[in-house]
Amino acid sequence: MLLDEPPRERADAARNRLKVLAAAARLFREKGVDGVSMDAVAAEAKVGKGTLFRRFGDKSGLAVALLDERERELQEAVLTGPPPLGPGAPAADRLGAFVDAYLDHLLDHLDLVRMSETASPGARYRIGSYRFWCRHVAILLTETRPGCDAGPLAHALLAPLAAEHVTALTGEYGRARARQALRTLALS
Amino acid sequence: MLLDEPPRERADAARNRLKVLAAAARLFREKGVDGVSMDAVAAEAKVGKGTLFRRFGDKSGLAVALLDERERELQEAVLTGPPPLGPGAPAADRLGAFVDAYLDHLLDHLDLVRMSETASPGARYRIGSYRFWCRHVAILLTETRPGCDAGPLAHALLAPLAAEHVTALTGEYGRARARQALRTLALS
DNA sequence: CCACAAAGCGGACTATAGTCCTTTTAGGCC
DNA sequence: GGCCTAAAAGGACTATAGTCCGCTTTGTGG
Repeated sequence: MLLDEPPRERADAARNRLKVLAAAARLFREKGVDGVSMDAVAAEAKVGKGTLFRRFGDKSGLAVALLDERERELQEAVLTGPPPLGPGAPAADRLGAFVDAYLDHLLDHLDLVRMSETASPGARYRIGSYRFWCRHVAILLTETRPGCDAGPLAHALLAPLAAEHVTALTGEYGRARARQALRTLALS
Repeated sequence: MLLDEPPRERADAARNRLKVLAAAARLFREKGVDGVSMDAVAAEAKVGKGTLFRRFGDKSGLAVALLDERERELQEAVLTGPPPLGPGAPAADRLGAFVDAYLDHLLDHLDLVRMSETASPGARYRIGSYRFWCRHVAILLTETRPGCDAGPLAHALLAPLAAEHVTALTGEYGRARARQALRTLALS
């Protein structure tokens, strides 16, 4: 049997996708993620609202699309990059490195990630990359805590890395203490 | 110097507060928390929208008011109730008992708590009871993990107890495994 | 009992996410 | 090139949270 090819993206669709991503990036940079409405993005991209929502589903989908490239880099570093983040180091070291690297990424794009996680209820747990991190952490946990129930424990360990929680935590204690607490929790 | 008394609540205000709470409780029971709009609550209570928002601030404030009594009970059990939840037991036992008791409470009112935590961004971290749990957990942590930075660590331990996270966790793994994972994290 | 200031009330108004349906357009086929 | 179908576009429409401000009620002091 043949794999049926995914139907090619139509030319107008591709054009508009790029227009929207460029417009969104520009507006978010200028006015901050929270100060930009979907209407504003559509207007800036010179595209109808329907088009915007058809393509990205909702606000969180737009954020995910904007974060996509950066997130891929991090995923590749984890899968095939140098230790301790990539394979080759002891699991505990990899876990610590993951927390550090994820926090770096998160703190660089805090508002955007928060939008991707909170735009709709439960959004965080449906994002593809969350699933990826979950599996990664679960695999490491089977080594650092043999016999534990790695699936739910991985979820629980990722919970304090949610954008909204990290925002609150760093706001109250600063980045250094927040980072240390998150590492401690993962490694204890 | 005298403590200046807080000005007494006016009769009409008290009447309306009770009408709103009763109406909200009724509607939430009948249609589910997510199926009820603030307009509907105002209409059911026969009160203007302005009154509703003036009194409760926002949707999360209404949820907090409805949860208030139940939450007080739990707080009292922690402060003055019998061990292991209350004082007298070793800190580790109290921490485990707290996780169990909080989960019982949470699972009984999952939708309402989720509304109280997610109606506005950062709502969870502003609720009075969250502050209370945070302090409680921090105090226990200074005993179970001497020398740790208890403040941020307590926050991080509470993160996986957020209603939205527990909803996702129990949905994927069921209550027993979710509970076990949360206990494990707190006690390790 | 009355006047009056302050607290409270209510609903029209705004802002914004997300839906629906009609019209337009791309691009394969003759 | 002209036709035809399915995808895509667009923008009016809905639902809902939250704001604002002129009107009403309370309760207090004369």
